[in-house]
Amino acid sequence: MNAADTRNRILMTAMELFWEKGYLSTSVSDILSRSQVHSGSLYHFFPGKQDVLVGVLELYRDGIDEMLLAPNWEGVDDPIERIFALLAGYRTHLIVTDCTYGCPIGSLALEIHEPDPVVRELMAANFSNWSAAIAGCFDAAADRLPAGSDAKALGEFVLTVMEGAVMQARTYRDIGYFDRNIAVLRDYITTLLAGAKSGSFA
Amino acid sequence: MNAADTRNRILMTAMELFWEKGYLSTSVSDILSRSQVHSGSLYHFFPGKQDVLVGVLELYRDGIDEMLLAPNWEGVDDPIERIFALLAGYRTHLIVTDCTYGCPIGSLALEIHEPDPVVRELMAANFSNWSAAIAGCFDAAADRLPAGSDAKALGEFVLTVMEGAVMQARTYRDIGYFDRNIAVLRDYITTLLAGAKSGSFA
DNA sequence: GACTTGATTGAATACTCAATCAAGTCGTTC
DNA sequence: GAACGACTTGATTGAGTATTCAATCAAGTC
Repeated sequence: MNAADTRNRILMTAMELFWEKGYLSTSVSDILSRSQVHSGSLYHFFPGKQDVLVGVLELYRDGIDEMLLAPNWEGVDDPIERIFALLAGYRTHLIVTDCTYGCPIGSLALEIHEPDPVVRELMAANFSNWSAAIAGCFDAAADRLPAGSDAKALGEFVLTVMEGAVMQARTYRDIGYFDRNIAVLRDYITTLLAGAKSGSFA
Repeated sequence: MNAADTRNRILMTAMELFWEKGYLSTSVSDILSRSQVHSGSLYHFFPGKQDVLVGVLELYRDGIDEMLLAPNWEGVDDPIERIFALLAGYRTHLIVTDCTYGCPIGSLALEIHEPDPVVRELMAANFSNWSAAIAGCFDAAADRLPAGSDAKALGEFVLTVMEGAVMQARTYRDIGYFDRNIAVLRDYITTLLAGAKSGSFA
């Protein structure tokens, strides 16, 4: 096994573990035993545990298109439906994990109370990429939205609703909380599309 | 100092620390040194660290009216404005903490990945109390909302928006993310009040 | 004034943690 | 084939962790 493989295996394993158990509850030994890598190797590639986290956050940041958007948007052309297709992807994650799933970035954002600036900015960059992708959908549907609609703010709002809906479904272990939240969001977006005299919140 | 005082001081201190540093990052020693209580005393009242958390969650659950709602709703009678008054309270917390504030329940919900059932149900109960309070506002304004509006779902949605908005403001260290999210929420609620043919998402 | 109860003390325990280090292996280059 | 540097091994370190426990204390109660 070459060096790049080792580094990559560490990162993929850490990505899994941080998602399953969170960053704080994942020990370096956890990463070592699951990845079958020895501690010296890990510390050869990464100065410390936090640098592994940085690597994972960079993977998320650089992989949003291929890992997240492309799979969920395949065969979905309408920009508004793309928004709900992405949300449906999160719903699927919740279902297959018995409502144990949590958004990895959101979990980290609330788990780490005093983040290193590098870590915090990477979490923010991940949020920005996500909401920018949604804002792109709203931009693509700008002609169907009220004039002056703020696509950026709407993208951030959809991110907010996803995070909150996932948080509640996970806490209650009940997908109903996710579904109701998304239904309310759809109601709102429907009123926007219906051309209600709205969208002037910017 | 009597026993009730000691127990209470432990809980108040733990509440502070869990909010500042999170549950996992708060050590029992942290609680002991700040509360000036000795370890034996703590373990006399609480079987273990998790039971301190349970006590704190019970304090939140039982104190929502006096600690959260009453202060924010003083002098605010309109039920819809009460919703935004409560959200404004969270905005104030963000401002005075330089956007470091996090909702204590939301943070715990995402921080603890495999919660004990007792803990998870207490977090859920806290969410339920919060969104039920908001649902009560929507109920009180039912005559101004579209017929068939689902007050419970709307209450959960407002909780979602609060949690997501706080999460983003905290991650970006920028109150603008909170304000934009709340502005979108207000836009939505405004369209509901304007009697748009909506609210039929239930 | 003997006895009980509950609260308190703080040292000791058993354990986990991130991180280190010296000794090795391997491939590449001259 | 020698020399070099990148990588690997895994035992070890030492600080920090939650928790336990025997002993002490204060305040009742009969």
